[in-house]
Amino acid sequence: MLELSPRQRRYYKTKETILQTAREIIAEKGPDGLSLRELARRIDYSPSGLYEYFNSKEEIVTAVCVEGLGLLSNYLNRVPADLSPADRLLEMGLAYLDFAREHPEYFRLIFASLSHEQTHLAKEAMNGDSPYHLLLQAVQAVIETGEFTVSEDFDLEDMAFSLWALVHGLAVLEQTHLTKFQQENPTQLYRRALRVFGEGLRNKNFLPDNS
Amino acid sequence: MLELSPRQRRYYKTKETILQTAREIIAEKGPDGLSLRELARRIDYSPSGLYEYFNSKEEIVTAVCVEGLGLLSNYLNRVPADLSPADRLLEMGLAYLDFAREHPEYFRLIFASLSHEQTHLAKEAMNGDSPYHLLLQAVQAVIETGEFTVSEDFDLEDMAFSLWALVHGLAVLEQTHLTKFQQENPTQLYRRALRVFGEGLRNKNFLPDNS
DNA sequence: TGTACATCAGTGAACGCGCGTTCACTGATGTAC
DNA sequence: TGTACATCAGTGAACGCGCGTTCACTGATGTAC
Repeated sequence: MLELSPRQRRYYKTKETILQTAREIIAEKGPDGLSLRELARRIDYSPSGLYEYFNSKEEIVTAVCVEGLGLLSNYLNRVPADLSPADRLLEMGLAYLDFAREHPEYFRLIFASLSHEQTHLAKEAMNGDSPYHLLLQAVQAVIETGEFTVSEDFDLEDMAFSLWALVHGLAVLEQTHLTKFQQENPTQLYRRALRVFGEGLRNKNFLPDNS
Repeated sequence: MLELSPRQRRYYKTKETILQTAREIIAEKGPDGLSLRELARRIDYSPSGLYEYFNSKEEIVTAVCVEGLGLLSNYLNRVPADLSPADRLLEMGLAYLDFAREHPEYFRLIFASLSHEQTHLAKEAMNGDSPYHLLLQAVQAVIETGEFTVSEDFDLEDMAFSLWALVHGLAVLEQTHLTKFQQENPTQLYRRALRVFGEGLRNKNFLPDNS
């Protein structure tokens, strides 16, 4: 357990405040709406003061992004381990949707970053203990139960990608201001959509492709 | 057939050039990366010249957006009408994905706009002869075949939204620079993912929700 | 066909703005003896 | 405990930049007679 001097404590606290405020602005105006000068204004700093803590705007954005990926992993890991693999996978999908709803700023930022050509962040998102890795493991566990089968045509990664896409699409549509999602609690819809997909996977005899 | 004077022809042609260039910039730098000054630079105009054709930047963006929605409708309408309703729905999903791949600038802009609070564009996207309407009709046709059933728990609109979400998620993930999509032709994956979902819908006996 | 005039398409300079970053600085906090 | 000095956290002014929009203007195109 390392001891922090009061000065260090203050330092990390301010750093945290900066990131937190960055998140707020991103939540309001989107990833492109973040500006250092506004950030400084909100925490009553001069713009140059921020450079005591970060070397550039990009560094702040990257820090928020990495935080976000970590939090997403937390959401996914929070799903109880004692569920059946299939139920676990379903709950992980719902956790993803919770994350997107409760932290739209992280959600949008992560995907804005992945869409840019900054490959290093994309790699961070896809490797090691990343959210995508957790998904792959959960899908693998489901396949090992034998209830669903993979083939050359639709392998583990295809299955993971399809599920990711379904859940991601639901998350994006929820954030779009469409009437459908304004009123009702969408969790029931999500549950059913995921279950429909699961039922489809259970059926091993896909019609042959007619293309 | 209305006759256009040379002057009018020139006028509409320039207007078209402006919109086309706006699309190019959006394709390169995203919706927020569009600037009138750069647009003017590219077509060798002074920035003020653009105001002969549009009253504001927003008007240009809106025009591009509406164009995009129209083109998306075209893509969906291009699907042959003589297919079985289920196949037609599947092909419409693939058409949506084609649209996203072939016109990422329209695709991104439309959804950026829907995410903003500009309700009037959202309504434009959801009403009348809109893409969403075409989807609803196709789903309705499938339901009428009796091969799939809707219930109070999962009605026509839920089914349409789920399918939209799946296809939209696939489109978004494809545009994210993830390795999976870099190499292979993703259409096969899309076909199978949609078929999986379709198989799930065919199965009318969902497990009861355990929530 | 020619002339007089109106409309039009496009220019160039200027407006006020907010931005990211740099730099010399100052007063407060911490350290050594 | 007090003093001398070093480090640190934050300031304020300035840099150069690109932006959307306005406005008075000009030369070219079209129209009327």
